[in-house]
Amino acid sequence: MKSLSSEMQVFLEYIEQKQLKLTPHRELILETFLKHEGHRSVEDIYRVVRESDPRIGYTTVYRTMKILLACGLARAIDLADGMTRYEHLYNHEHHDHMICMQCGKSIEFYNAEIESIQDSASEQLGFKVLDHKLQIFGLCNECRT
Amino acid sequence: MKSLSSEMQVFLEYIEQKQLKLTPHRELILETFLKHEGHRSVEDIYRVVRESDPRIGYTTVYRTMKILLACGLARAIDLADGMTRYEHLYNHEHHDHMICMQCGKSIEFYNAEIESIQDSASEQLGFKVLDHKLQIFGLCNECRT
DNA sequence: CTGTGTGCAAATGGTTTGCAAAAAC
DNA sequence: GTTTTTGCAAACCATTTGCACACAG
Repeated sequence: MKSLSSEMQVFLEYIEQKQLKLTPHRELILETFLKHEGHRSVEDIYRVVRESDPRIGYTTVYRTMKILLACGLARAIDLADGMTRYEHLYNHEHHDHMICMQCGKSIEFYNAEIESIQDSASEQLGFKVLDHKLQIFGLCNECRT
Repeated sequence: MKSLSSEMQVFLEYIEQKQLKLTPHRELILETFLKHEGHRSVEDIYRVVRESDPRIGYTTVYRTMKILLACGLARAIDLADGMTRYEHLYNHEHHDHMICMQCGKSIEFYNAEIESIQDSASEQLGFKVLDHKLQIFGLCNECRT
């Protein structure tokens, strides 16, 4: 028997809690999203999903991505290119982004020290940290010359 | 004689370099922007500017804010409320934002340690840091119960 | 004059919504 | 049969752009 991925379990739980249904469309969008790493726009996802089922509409992708955000499977990121992009969140290490201002490439990185200092600095100000986004803008290895 | 603010000097320099002109409209928008602290949307600025000169159009505010961004007098921030907001950059301490997910309030903070670790961590990855944005999402003192 | 700046209205483009038909249960 | 989901088209809304006019050198 085939075992469900833990992401799918999270999804099913959320869907039940919210009294939503697991439809083939939602399932396909989730699978497609999980299958690809990186920073993907709604249009990216829409294009790939369409290869499996051309009857799926743009709107459904938008609506499903909202569900994935709400249940913690996706994270919205803004790479300053005019549209919201999504990346996996659940079961993935938290990380931040360095964005090259010349070529537009974005590099993921993680630094435990930064994370812990953020938490303690916020606590000192009475702020309870739930999430954060750090974007570092500059020039990547190839572009800095 | 009245001395120019250093911000105005930066503006004049940039304007000359780009062969633009110092028009009354641009000057008024800059003054208005400088006069108010905080995170202000184009509409905020437009409303205030209109009190001094109702003939100024929305478009001009947009176009002038672009100039202010380009010459380093303003910084664009995204407080996730659907529109771009601007705050002073020149002659102001760099800072980051904590955004309360309940009441929407944003708190500015600065932590030197975070700054320096960001730089060194990025350097290690061959990335030249030019700017960064850090947003911490959570609950502020009042909202955390 | 010549060229830049400006206001208005219209266009743009990512995202959301209204609604009737389709699918799920 | 009742309720949720979906696709399409239209609406939205912040921002940008086209264009004719205003204004400065």
